[in-house]
Amino acid sequence: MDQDLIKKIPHKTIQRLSQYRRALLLCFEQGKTHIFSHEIANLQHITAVQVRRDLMLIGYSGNLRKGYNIKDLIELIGKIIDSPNGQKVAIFGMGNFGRAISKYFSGRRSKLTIVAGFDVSPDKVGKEIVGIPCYHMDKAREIILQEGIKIGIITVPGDQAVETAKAMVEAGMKGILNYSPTPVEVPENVFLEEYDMVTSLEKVAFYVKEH
Amino acid sequence: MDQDLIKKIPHKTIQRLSQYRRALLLCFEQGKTHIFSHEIANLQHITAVQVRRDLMLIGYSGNLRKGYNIKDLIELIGKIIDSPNGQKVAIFGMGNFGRAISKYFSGRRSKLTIVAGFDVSPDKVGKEIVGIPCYHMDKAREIILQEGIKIGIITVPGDQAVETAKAMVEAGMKGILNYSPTPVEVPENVFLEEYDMVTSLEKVAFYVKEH
DNA sequence: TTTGCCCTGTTAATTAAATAACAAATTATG
DNA sequence: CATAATTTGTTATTTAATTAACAGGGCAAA
Repeated sequence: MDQDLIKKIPHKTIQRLSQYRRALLLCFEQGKTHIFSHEIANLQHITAVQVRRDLMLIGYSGNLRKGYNIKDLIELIGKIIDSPNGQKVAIFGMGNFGRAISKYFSGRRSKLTIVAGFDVSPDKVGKEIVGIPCYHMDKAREIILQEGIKIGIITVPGDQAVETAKAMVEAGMKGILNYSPTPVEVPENVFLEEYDMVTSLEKVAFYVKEH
Repeated sequence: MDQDLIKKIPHKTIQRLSQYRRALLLCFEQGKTHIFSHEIANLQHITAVQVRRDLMLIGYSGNLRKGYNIKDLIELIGKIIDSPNGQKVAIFGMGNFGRAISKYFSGRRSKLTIVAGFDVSPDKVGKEIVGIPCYHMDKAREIILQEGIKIGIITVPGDQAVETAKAMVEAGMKGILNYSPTPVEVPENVFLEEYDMVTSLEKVAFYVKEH
């Protein structure tokens, strides 16, 4: 598929494609071969129109009577969002949060592999946590360069987030997912996604209050 | 402040108000009394215009020369997003993820208090985890009604999310934050927010791949 | 006093995203 | 064969959110 077209796919569509794929994988495992847009929609909180629009953007055509070929669609989504040889990921902060993420990914066949964890606590450094080797934060630069890790997840406490992000950028990382409550700065060429659980919970609380 | 006006505040603004407040609390602790919109903006990934627009929506007026009064602004944001008597929150699934959230909230003076955790694992039920009593999932309905809990966070594995959400709704919960990878269904009068770490990571990976 | 600067507050314009609308295609059915 | 029922693919419309533009106020310095 044309690279220029891929770049024009909206952020939200990219994220939905990832969701579609997971739902499709489940269907595929159940032996289903084809699926309609409204079936995909029903598996998520999405409308059938939205699904068809997203699939139009990636240039996939379904069968008018049978719907979409699940196997083909999974493959196409993979071609768009995955890297051919996979990508390595590192986690910064192996507390409960870091371990939760590691655990979630371990054993999952995926193009994304968590290959290293970093922490400062002596009872974690040097050990394997959920099958992932845990190194001291001081070793981060070395390991990142050595392994060619380009993606990192920040799960350190808020007061360490800024320095952690700085170190990550300096070691050449190109994508950062920041789960700490503190916003971090990155250069323009580094993709940053921040998610703060507290503000999200406060939002929920607000709308509960308002009925 | 007028209730009708509050309801018209965009979702994104609500979330930003929560962010502003946290940043403002830090400034306040440092002894600062006033702050300019561009200063607030610099603490987050937000523009000064956005800040002023958000504050306009909540009807707060700053001083032309000194900027915004930090104390007053913190109070006003509190009036909008907090409930006067606070709100209780329960966590469903006390694995690493559930514990991470509990730990994060414990000790934080806030109008949101996590008062109960639910799990099925015998080595968690009956114990206190980070100061939060952990009950068996079967007790959920009872505890929720007894304590009047209206907000719940789902951190159970994906295959249990749907039934968990169902139980939460049946027990009268009005707000659900679903961190499991499986979308759940709720009635219209229940506010639902879903966040999936895997799709977010895949999005980051996608944009890293595309430089 | 007057000029210039740097704020706020608000309206206008732009962009991004979701929704609606509908033509075209295909199969089943009478 | 014609009609009805579905479903896809695409364009048009609407809505939501962000960004730009700018009027107006107040202080400082000349």
